[in-house]
Amino acid sequence: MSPIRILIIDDHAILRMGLTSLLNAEKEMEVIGDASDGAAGIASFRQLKPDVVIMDLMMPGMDGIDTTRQIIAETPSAKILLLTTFDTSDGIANALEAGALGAVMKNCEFSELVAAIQSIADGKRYISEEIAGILAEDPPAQPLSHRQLEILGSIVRGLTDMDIAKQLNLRLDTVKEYKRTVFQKLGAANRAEAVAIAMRKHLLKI
Amino acid sequence: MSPIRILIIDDHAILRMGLTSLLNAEKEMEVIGDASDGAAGIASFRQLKPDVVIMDLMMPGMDGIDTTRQIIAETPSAKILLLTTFDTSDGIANALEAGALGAVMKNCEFSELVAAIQSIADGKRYISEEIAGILAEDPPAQPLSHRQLEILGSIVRGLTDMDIAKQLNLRLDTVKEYKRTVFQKLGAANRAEAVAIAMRKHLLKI
DNA sequence: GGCAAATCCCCCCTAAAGAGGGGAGCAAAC
DNA sequence: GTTTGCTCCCCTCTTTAGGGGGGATTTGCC
Repeated sequence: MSPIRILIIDDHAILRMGLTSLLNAEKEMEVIGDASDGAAGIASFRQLKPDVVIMDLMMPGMDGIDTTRQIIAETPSAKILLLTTFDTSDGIANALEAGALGAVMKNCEFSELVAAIQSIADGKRYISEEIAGILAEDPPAQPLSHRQLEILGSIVRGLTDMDIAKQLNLRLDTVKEYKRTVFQKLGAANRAEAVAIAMRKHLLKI
Repeated sequence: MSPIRILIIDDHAILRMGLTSLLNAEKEMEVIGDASDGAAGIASFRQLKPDVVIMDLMMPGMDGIDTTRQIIAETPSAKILLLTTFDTSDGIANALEAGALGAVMKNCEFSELVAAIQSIADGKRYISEEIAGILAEDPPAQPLSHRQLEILGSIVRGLTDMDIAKQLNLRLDTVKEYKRTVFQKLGAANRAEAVAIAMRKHLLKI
């Protein structure tokens, strides 16, 4: 039986090399390539056609969600396994919606990662218990529109409503209206809590 | 020449195993042990007396700063190398003050990690360029007192000044007074920005 | 001893925030 | 073809926030 051919997309060189070393020691697996960002990962995928992609969520440039979306758009049968440190559901839920087949935490045991890769390679979903717990306990926030994210970003930077209105060429009341919607969607009582939620869930690309 | 004996303290099993595999392939290095948290790391250090400790900063339970402090208190000659994802100076600066000999980012090249380990083993400091840049560009925030951190934590949780006063059994004006000091120390214009800074710099253990 | 810093309290003030109501156009979805 | 969501605007209202001043004690440090 030929080994599972694996592509690793992660911005940490040490993790890529370490994983390559560990996985190549498993005789039914073979790391055939790695990339340090989403764009390079997509190029590698096109060229190598791996059986399984191990994908980090948070990367500079194109993140794991957009990279997953792009790869699935080109190759709907692609088998993508998320490997993430996120402890909130938003990023994970979005990547699974984008078409990832499975997800495990970066702090899992190596044996679980191997099991996840094998499961994914067989075309079966694999969601680790820890991630299932996160998805269950921490329901993802309602999606924010572009304008709402813009308002939220301005709040995080410490701007007042008036500052935001001037910066975005809006009436003060309009800003207040957006703010109300944002607070309601995030379940925040005020801007301080909204900032905490936005940063904890990594809702803003900074 | 006997190899450099290394202890790895990091909560990610995959990184520990991967690093072990990579470093053991270097003939002048040998990973003699690893631990998944600070307490276990200190126990391993006492038993193994490694030449170099590779230490993660952010770990559940005892973090890298406290673990460094403890090891240095027992063994001032201990050689500790920080391996961190932090992009703000506070954690790194505190750990270096606590006695760590060097620091590199987790997204560095493996060759740089090897060079850092060799440098540290020789008793020479090693601060990567990226970390030197962070320390230079992003001066660490003025330290906050226990009470000030308590107030900041309440603000992050979305409490109003009145809520905080009731919760901590203080007068409203007292809370406002603390808040002013906290804002001034953080360089925040208002509570929203204070929350953003606190979370970006990981000032609160949550 | 002085000096800084942390802890706590009181007064004043204005600006900002937050919550409530209302409306309108316009697109995509169903 | 109605509904839903996004965009944008207007009004009123109370509460909160933020900045300024003043004071008090204690602790520890030089």
